[in-house]
Amino acid sequence: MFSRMENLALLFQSLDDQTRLRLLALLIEAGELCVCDLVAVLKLPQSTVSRQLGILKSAGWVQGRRVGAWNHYSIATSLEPVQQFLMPVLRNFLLVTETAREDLVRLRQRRDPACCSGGVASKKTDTAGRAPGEEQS
Amino acid sequence: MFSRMENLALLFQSLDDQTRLRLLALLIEAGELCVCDLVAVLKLPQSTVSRQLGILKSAGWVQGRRVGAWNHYSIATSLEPVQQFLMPVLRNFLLVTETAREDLVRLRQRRDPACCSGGVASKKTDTAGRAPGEEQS
DNA sequence: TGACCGTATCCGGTTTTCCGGATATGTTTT
DNA sequence: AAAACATATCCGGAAAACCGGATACGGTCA
Repeated sequence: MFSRMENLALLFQSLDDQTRLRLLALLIEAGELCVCDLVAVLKLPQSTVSRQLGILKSAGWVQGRRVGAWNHYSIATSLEPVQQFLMPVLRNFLLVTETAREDLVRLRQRRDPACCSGGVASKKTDTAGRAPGEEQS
Repeated sequence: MFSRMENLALLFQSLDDQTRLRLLALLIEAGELCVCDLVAVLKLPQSTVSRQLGILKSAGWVQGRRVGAWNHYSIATSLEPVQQFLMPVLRNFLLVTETAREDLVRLRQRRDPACCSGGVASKKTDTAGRAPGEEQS
């Protein structure tokens, strides 16, 4: 898939937008999030977030999981080799960014009164799903 | 320099163009080349090549060395940490590309009747300066 | 010094990207 | 079934990127 130079250029192009990088940072750190969460955290129009998620998806970075009306996005389980090489770079240099930090804070603040299922999994009840999880900085 | 997410986006943007990737591949493999060589190998207008080299330079990927009228470009000796992480990715996935291979072939064919100094160094005479040099892959 | 050469920059026009409101589709809830 | 919600896509218009000829600025050579 990424054996042609043209496709490599497209791969990098999928990372050249700040909104897309913010989305990737959130998904890398938080695991799985639905669109409504991302819209709230990024404070951007829903159409914008959805469109950028679509770009990330068609580039193979993320995958969507339909849960009723909601769509939960996460980092794709099977990344192409190039992307596997790239992922540590993103981890190391994206997550330390001030913007990413602020987004993460806003996500944690929002977790409980969440729109969809309040957290990672399918627990419907508001049993305070926010497990602090692993944010090893 | 690349501690802000905005700058990371710009860094990836500097890699989202096929011409720039071709230039990087050539410089990674060949070490140092002058603009006239690159123009001949890429078979693109001189203004295009020069402009893209300027973009790569301002992104910190390459550096120019003035030798008389010629300008010899090479991979920057001191890359930023992100770029050092990225360089192996470029090596592994860029150089195996068909386009890069073809460019390399065209470069080698051209080496002797070169426009500037026929090769890497500053030897002015046509003493067949083309020392294969170090392309440790 | 004057005629070339190598390179960078300028300029205009074309193509691509991006944005966000509006709309369409499907889901849940009442 | 109707209302409310979640999401994706559509649709102009604005902003940015790209291209390549033309030009400007040296440097070289006769």
